[in-house]
Amino acid sequence: MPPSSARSTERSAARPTARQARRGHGRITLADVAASAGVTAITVSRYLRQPERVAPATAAAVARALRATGYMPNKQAGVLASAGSGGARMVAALIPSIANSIFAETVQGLADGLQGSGCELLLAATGYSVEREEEQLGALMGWFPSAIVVTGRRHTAGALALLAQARARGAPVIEIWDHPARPAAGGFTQIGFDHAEVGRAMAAHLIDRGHRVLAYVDSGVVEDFRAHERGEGFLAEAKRRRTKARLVVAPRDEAIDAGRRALAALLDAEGRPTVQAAAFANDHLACGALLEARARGLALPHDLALLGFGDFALGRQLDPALSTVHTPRLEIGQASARALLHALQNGGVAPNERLPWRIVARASA
Amino acid sequence: MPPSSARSTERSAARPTARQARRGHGRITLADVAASAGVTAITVSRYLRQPERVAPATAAAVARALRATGYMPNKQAGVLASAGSGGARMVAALIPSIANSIFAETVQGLADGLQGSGCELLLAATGYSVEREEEQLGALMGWFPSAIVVTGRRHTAGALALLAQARARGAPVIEIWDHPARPAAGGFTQIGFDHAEVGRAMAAHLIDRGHRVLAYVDSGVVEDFRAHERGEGFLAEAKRRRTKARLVVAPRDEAIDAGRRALAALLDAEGRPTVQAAAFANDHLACGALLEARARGLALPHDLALLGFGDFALGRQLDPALSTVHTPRLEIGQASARALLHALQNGGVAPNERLPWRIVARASA
DNA sequence: GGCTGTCGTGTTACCGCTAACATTAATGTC
DNA sequence: GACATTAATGTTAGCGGTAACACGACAGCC
Repeated sequence: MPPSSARSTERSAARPTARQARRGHGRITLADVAASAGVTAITVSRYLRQPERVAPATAAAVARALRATGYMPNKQAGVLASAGSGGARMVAALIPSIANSIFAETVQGLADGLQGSGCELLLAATGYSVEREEEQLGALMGWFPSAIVVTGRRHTAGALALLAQARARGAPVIEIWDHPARPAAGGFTQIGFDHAEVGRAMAAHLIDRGHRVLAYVDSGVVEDFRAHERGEGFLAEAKRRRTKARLVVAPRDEAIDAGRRALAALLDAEGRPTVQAAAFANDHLACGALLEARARGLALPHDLALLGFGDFALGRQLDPALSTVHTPRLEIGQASARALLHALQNGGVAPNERLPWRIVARASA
Repeated sequence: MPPSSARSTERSAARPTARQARRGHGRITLADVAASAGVTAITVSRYLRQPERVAPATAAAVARALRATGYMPNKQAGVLASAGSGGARMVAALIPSIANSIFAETVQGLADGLQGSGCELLLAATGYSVEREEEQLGALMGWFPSAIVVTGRRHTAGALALLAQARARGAPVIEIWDHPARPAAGGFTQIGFDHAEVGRAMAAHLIDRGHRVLAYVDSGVVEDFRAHERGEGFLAEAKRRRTKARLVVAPRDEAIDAGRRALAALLDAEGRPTVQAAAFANDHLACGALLEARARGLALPHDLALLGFGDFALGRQLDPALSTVHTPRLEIGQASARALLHALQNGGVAPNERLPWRIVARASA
C-alpha cells in the first residue's frame, strides 16, 4: 500500500514556513523510497542503475521499499541530471506521413526494434515539406533526444544545422529510405537504398520485355524527392539504352484517381497512345492506371505494360496483378533501431546500410 | 555567430577547482542568453513565456541575445521545474499497431491536430496485447506526459491504475475507437463509436436485403475486442430478428488469405454452403472472401453477400466493389487532439464524443 | 511629504535525479 | 600494528529551468 504523501523525514520535519515553497507535486520520489528503506536517495538510485554496487541486505530493503511505494522514476529528471547517459532515452523520428502505409510500416519496425530497449519513440510528421521538417525538428530537439531518425537526405540548411548539433552532442542521426551511390553532404548514417538505381532497374525491366516507348509517371507531391530520383534514373537508363521515354507528373489528387487520370492523359494525348509501358512513382498511382487500362479493355502487358513501386496489398489482388518494386519498408525501421541502439551503446557512428529491394514481376509488366 | 561555450559570467569567473564539477553539457542555456542580454535568467524566461511582462527595451535586448546565441529551451528542465504547467508538453499515445492503416490514420489525425500546439507525440504500439499495453504505459508514464491516449476501454488492472494516477495528476486520459452505450468503468473520456451498434447494423443491413442465413467472421486476433463486440452485436440483432446466424473465427494468417480460407470453410462445411451472407471483422478479411467467391464464380450479392468493416482502399477497387462500414479513423485522431488540448487549457475532463460511421453499400451486399 | 500601488527585475529555493568526491568500515599486506 | 586497498554508503553540488517572493523605482493620491 503506497503511502499517499509520505515525503522524506527530513522534509516533513521542516515546519511549514510562511513561504509555502513548492513541495513537490505529490509524486513518489526517490527520497520517499529511500526513507522507507532507511537509506539515502543515491543508494536507491544505485540499486536501480547498478545493483551490483549495493550490498545484498541493502538491496533487499530497497527492493521492498520500491514495491511498497510503487515508485516510478521520473525520466525527465534523469535525463536532465545525466544528459542522457542514464537509462532513459528518447528517439525522435520524423517521417513525411504517418498515414502512408509505407512509412507506417517503417515506424512499426522502428517501434518494434526499440521495444524493451528503454527507448521511447517521439514521432512527428512533416507532410512532405522540408520547412515543416525543420520546424518539427526544432520542437523535438527541445527534448534533447538520444537519437534522431529523419526521412531522406534533403533538408533545409536550418534542419541540417540542428542535426549536426545533435550529432555533436553524441546523438546518432539516421537518414532512412535513402542511400544514394555517393554519400550525402551531411554525412549522417543512411539506411535505405538508391532510388536512382531502382529507377534504372524499372526502365531496364520494361525495355528488356520489349517495350520501346516508355513513360515515368512521377508523384505530384513536390517534395517526394525519392520518387523524382527514381524518375531521373528511369530516364537515364532509357537514354543509355536509346529508348524513348518521357516523364509526366500525376495530378495531386487522391492517388488512385490521379493514376487513372495520368494514364488517360498519356493514352489520349495527340489523339493516339503515347506509351507502350509506364512506370509509376508508387503503387497507388499504378493501380489507378491499371483500373483505367482495364476499363478501356486493354490487354496487359501486351497493349500496355504497367509497373508500380511499393508492393502494396491492393496491387497484388487486382486482376491482372500489378508488377511492382518490393521495398524493405519494415526492415528499414528495424535496421534503424538496431543501428541506433548499437551506436548508443558503443558510441561511434552507425554504419550505412543498403537494404535490398526487388522487382516483383506479376501480370502487368 | 553563437559563442561556442560562453557560460554566464558568474560561472566563468569561478576558477576551476580541483573538484571539477559538472559544468553543463556545453549547451546554450538561459543563463548564457541572459548574460549576453545583460539581464538574469528569469527575465529571459519571462520574455519567452509572458513577453508582456518585460519592458520593451529589455525585450529587445533579450530578443537580440536569443538570436545571437541560437538558444533552444530544454523542455526536460521546463517540465521538471513546472510540472507540465509550462509550455512544453508531451502526449503519449498507445495503439495496437502502427502498421494497421486504421490506426496509422488515427495517429496522423492526432499528429495533425497537435501540430503547432507545442505538444509532442510519444508513440508506442501494443501489438493487440493488454499486457504489452501495461508495460508500455509504465515506460511512457516515466516521462510524465501531459495527456494520454489509449485504444479501447479494456485494460489490465495495472494499466487502469496507471491511467487513474495520470488523471489524478491532471493529465487528460482519452480512450479512442470505443464508445459503448454504457460508459466504461474507468470513467475516462471516450472518443469513438459503439461497436455493438455497428455489429447490429451490419446484421440488419444483410437481413433487410433478404438474406436469411448469416455468419460473422471474427478476427483471429484474440485481443481485438472491438471486432468481437461487433460480432456480439451482429448475433444479437440476428437473434432479435429471428434470423439464423453463426460466428466463426478467421485463422490468424495474413488477413487476406485468412478471409479466403474462412469463406472457403463456410462454403464447404457440411458438403454445402452454410451461409447466404457474411460480415467480416475487417475489410482485409472481406476482400479475401470476395476474391475467393469470385474465384468460385459466385454472383455477388445474389449467391452470396459480403460485408466488410473499415472501408479500406482495396475494397473500393475490387470488382464487385466491397460493401463495408466506413469509420471515422482520421476524425478520431483529430477529435482526440482537440479534446485533449481543450482539457489541458481549461482544466476539467474532456467530454465523450461519439463519431459517426456509416454503412457503404456497394456491390457486394 | 508620506503612503500605497504598480511595474520591472532580481533572489532564493526548489523540481527529481545523478556525477563526483568524501567518508566510514572492513579487509589485506608486510 | 601501521598503512594501503576495497566496498558500501553518504554529502554536496550541480543539470536547466521556473514559482514564489523580495525589492527598488517611480507614479498617483491625499
